[in-house]
Amino acid sequence: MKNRPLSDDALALVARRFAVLSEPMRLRLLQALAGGEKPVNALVELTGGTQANVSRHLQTLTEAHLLKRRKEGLQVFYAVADPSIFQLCELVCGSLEKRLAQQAEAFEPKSGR
Amino acid sequence: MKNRPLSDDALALVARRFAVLSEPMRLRLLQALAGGEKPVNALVELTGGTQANVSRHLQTLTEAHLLKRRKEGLQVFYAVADPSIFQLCELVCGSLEKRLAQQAEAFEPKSGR
DNA sequence: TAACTATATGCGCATATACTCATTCACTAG
DNA sequence: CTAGTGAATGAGTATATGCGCATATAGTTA
Repeated sequence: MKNRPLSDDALALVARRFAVLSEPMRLRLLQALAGGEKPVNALVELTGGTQANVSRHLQTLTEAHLLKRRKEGLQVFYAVADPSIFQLCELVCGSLEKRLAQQAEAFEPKSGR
Repeated sequence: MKNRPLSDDALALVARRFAVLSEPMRLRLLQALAGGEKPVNALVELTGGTQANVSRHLQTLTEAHLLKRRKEGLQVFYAVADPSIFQLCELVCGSLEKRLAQQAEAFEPKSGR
């Protein structure tokens, strides 16, 4: 009863989610937030990006509902709002590892013919 | 033993995979191929795209190792090479549905306070 | 009030990429 | 060989977006 062809609108939403996850810096930020809520300055340090750039990417992630924002005095704390992104990354990593392992096999005469 | 911070290279690969999935037309093609191998002309019809554009997107998907190509006479058949993409899409769809349902809730006075 | 700090944002540049049109390539049939 | 068909590709254009720089905003402290 599932997996019927998605509507154009739905397709656009899915595509947008993937687009948000398609920048290394944003993945780095998500990774940095895997351990829990952190303020912007900590994220700037952890990722090595500029403050302006980090701030923009955090905005993108927040607008996509992947992060949530909490202000506390001067600082702004960000945290992962949608844990499913970690499952996504794991799936992709698994798929990539599998492929790379297969490609590596082609160069190792181990049990090859 | 998993989920250590990914290297920059790994991060770039993951980001690239997401980028490949971030175009509605490519998602449409994957959806069209969910039922099995199809020739290019069928995909052009199913997606409503131009032949040139469909061909380019098929190339992108193939280079990303998500599709495989098989030539037979004049026609070229494409098929999904990495089924994990469907799990990815399901995860994203689930996450989006959940969010949209929550947002809809805010407008329905059903069991709200 | 002014000074200081943490974030956010406006602007411009550079690059990436999706799209169309025309052409070319690969293959088959006559 | 030539003609015809399905698919790929080169060129050009338009749009999107990542980045850095400078500045603006919000909040704190004096």
